[in-house]
Amino acid sequence: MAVAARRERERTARREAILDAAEELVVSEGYHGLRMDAVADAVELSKGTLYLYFANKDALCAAVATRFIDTFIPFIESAVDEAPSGLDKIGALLHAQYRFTQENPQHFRFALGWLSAGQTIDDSSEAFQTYRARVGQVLSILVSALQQGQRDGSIRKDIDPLNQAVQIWTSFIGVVLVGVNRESMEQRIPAPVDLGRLVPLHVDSVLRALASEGAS
Amino acid sequence: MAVAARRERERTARREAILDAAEELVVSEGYHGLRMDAVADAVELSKGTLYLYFANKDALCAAVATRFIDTFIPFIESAVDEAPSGLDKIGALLHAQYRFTQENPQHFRFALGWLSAGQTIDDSSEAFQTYRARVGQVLSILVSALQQGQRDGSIRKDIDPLNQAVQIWTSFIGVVLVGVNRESMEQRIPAPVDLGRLVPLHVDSVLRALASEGAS
Amino acid sequence: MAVAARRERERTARREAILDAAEELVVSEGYHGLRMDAVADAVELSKGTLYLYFANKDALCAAVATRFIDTFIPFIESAVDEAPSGLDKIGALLHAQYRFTQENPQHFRFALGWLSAGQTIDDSSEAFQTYRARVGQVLSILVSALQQGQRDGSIRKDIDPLNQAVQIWTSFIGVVLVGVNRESMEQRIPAPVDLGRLVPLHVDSVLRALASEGAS
Amino acid sequence: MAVAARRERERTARREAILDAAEELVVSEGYHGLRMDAVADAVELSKGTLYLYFANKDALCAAVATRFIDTFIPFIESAVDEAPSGLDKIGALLHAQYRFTQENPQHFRFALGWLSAGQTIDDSSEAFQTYRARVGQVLSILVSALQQGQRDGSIRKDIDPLNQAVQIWTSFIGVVLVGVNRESMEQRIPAPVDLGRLVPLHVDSVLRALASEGAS
DNA sequence: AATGAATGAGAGTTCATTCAT
DNA sequence: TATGAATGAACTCTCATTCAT
Repeated sequence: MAVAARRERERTARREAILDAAEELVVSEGYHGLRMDAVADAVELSKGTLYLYFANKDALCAAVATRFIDTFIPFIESAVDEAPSGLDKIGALLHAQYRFTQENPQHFRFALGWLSAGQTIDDSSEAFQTYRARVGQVLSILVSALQQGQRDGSIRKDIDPLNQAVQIWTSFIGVVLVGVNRESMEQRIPAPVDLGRLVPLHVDSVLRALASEGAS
Repeated sequence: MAVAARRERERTARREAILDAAEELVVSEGYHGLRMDAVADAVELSKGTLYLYFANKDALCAAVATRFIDTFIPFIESAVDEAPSGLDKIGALLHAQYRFTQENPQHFRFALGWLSAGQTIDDSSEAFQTYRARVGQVLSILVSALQQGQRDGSIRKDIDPLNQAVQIWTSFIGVVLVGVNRESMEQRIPAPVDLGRLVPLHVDSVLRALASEGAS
Repeated sequence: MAVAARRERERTARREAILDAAEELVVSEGYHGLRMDAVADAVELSKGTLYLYFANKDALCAAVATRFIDTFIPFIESAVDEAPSGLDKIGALLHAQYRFTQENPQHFRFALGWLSAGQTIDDSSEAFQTYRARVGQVLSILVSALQQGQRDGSIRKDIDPLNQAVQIWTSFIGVVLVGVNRESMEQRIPAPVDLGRLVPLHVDSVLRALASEGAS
Repeated sequence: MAVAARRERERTARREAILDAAEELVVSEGYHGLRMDAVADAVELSKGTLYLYFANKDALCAAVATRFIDTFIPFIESAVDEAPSGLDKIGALLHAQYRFTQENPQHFRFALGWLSAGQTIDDSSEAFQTYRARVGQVLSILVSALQQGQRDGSIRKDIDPLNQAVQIWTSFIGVVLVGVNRESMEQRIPAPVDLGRLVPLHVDSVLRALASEGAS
C-alpha cells in the first residue's frame, strides 16, 4: 500500500518538524526556557499533537539531543579519518568539535542545561537510550585515537586510554561551556573570553600533555 | 548614633541569616529547586521581608555565590602560598579546588545551574558586582602563579598568563562539573566517571602542558 | 444474501469484543477511569472505529451496563423461582443480588459512578433505552414477588407493590454502595463496614417490615 | 493588636466566601464538575489565592462537606431531642434528614460523587479528619437513640446498635440518593420516583423492623 | 468499514513578585 | 521594618471526539 508508505513519510516529516521547532527554541531559550506551548505554536500544531510524537518533554529533549549528536558524529569522524597519527587525530577531533560548536553554539548550552537540570531522567525511554549510545560512540572514537597514538608512537604509553578520553572530553566541555555561555560568563568573569583564542590554547595544552617525550 | 549602629548590626545579622538559609537550601535542592517561600520559612521571616534585603531571587543567589567563593579564596590562597615554584602553585591550587569541591560538591552544581539558567542577569546590582570581583580574584591568583612560574623557570615562557589562566580554570570546571553531576552524567555517558581518578589525571595533564621543556 | 448475513455476524462479534474490553476496563478502573483510548487498545481497534459502533462514551457505558444486568436478571430470576412464598422470594432476590454483587463488586461501583456522573445523558439513544428496559425488568420481578406475597398471605396487604419495590431496591442500593466503596467509605465513616454482616442485617430488616402480622 | 484580630476575621470571611462559591458550584455541577477555575471566578479571586486557603481540591471538598454536615447535625439533634421514645427518635432523625435533604438536595449528590470518586483521598489532612469526626457524630446519635429505645422498650432488644445504625444510615442513603439524582434516576428506572412518597415509606419500613414485638 | 492523526479546551498546581497595612 | 495576602501567568499533560483518507 502506497498509503502506508505515505503515512510513514508524513509521520517522519512531522516528527522532524517538531524537532526543528524544539531545537530552535531550546537553542534560544535553553532547556528550562523550553515550553511545550511554544513548541506547539512554532510548528502550528496543537499541544496535544506533540504528545502523539513524544511521550513528554524529556523524551522530546532526548530526541533533540540525539539529532544534534547524529549530525555531529559524521562530522568528527571524517576529521579524525583524515589525520595521520593518533595525536593528530585527537587534535583534529577537538578542532572539529570546536568548529561544530561554533556553528551550533547552542547544542552545548542545551546539553549542559539538561545535565544540570537536577532531576534524574527516566533513562529507560528509547529516545534516551539512543542518545546514550551516541555519546558512547564519541567516546570510543577518542579511545581509538588514543590507542592508535600509543601504537604509532605519537602518544605517551603511560596513559590509560579510557580514563584519558573521559578527561579530554570533560575538560573540553568546560572550555566550550564557557564559550557558549559567553554572555553569562562575561558577566561573571572579569577577563575577556574569546573562544577563538581559548579553544586552540586548550587543544594545544591537551596535545602537549599527551605527546610522547621526544615527539614535540 | 548608637541606635544607627545597632540597626546596622541587626540588618547585617538578618541578611546573614537569610543567606544561611538560602545556602542550605541551594545546596540541598539545587538552583532550580530554590524557592523564595522555602527561604522565608527557614529564616522565619515573611516572603516580603526577603525583598527588603535582596532585590530578587538572582540577587540572593549572587550573594550566596559570593559567600561561597569567599570561603573558597582563603582556602586556595593558603594552598598556593605553601607551594614553592609557580608550577607547584598551579598544582596546589587545582588540588585545593578539587578538595574544596569534594567537601562542598553543591557549590559547582549550583554555580553551573545558575550559569546555564539562560536568562541574562541584571549585572548592575551590587551583589552581582561583588560576586564578579571574587571570581576575578581567583583568576588573578592563577595569573600570579603562572607569572611566577615563568620567572622561576618552572613554567614555559611562551604562554600568555591571562589566557592560559582562563583555559586552566574553564577546563577544570568541565572536569569538576562532570564530577558533581555524576548521577546525571553516568546516565548520559556510558563510561565510569570517578572524580578521584579523573581530577588527578586532569591536573597531571595541565601541569605537563605547562611545564617548561626540561622541567619534568 | 449470505454476504449481508456474514457482515451482520461480524458486526455483532466486533461489538461484543468492544463491550468485553470496556467491561473489563470499567471493572478495573471504574467509570471515571474508563478511557476510550484504553478500550481501543484493548480490542486492537482504532479509536475512530469505536465510534462506528457506539455513538459516544455514554452509549458504550449504557451497553456495558445492559450486558451486566443481562447476566444479572437470570441469576435473580432463578433464585426467586426456587423460593416458595412471596416473602421468601424477596429474601431470595436480595440475597442473590448480594451474592452477585460480591462476585462482581464493580458493577455497582460502575453503575453508581455513572449515576452520579452529573451530566444528563441523552436518553433517546437505543443503547440507553435497552438499559432502561432491563432495570424495569428487575423492578417488575420485585413487584410480582410482592404481589404474590400479598396473595399467599406472607406479605402485608397494606403496602403498594410498586412504591415498595422502589423502596426496597433503592435502600438495598445504599447498603451495597457502601460495601463496594468500602475503602472510601471506611475513610469517611468511623465505623467498621462489613458487607457480610451488613447485608443480612438489612435483608432481615426489610423482610421483617414486609411480613404480615402473624407471619414472623 | 486589633490588626491581628481583623486579619483573622478577614481570613475567616474569605475562607467562607470561597466555601460559599465552591458549595454552589459543587451543587450545580457535581463533584467531577467542580473546577478550581470556576471557584476562583465565582469568588473573584485568583486561582493561586485558593491554594492559600485550601491545600488542594480535595481539601476544599472536604471543607465543603464539613460545613454541610455542620449545619446538619444541630438540625437532627434538635429533632431527636424532641422525640420521646427511642423508636420515635429514629423516626424523627430520619424525617429530619429527609427534610434537610429536600432543602439541600445537592449535599448527597455531592457526597456520593465524592464517595465514588474512586481515588483514595489523603485522609491525613486536617480538613478530612474534621469531616470524618462529623460523620461519626451522626452515627453516634443513631446509636444512642437505638440504645435508648432498647432501654425504654420501644426497640427490639436483639439488635446490635452499632451495626444496625450503619444499616439504617446506609439504606437511607440509597433512598435519598435516588431522590437527589431524580433526573438521572428517572432516566434509568421505568417507574415514578417521588421522594415525598418514597422516604416516608422507607422510614415506615425501618421503624416497623425495629419496633419491639408488641409495640406496633 | 476502518484508520489514526489531529484537535483544543481545560485540568490542577506552582511561585516570584507586589503592595496595602 | 515587617507582614502575608494576593496575584496571574506559566507550567505539563489529558482525552473525548472529529474527519480526511
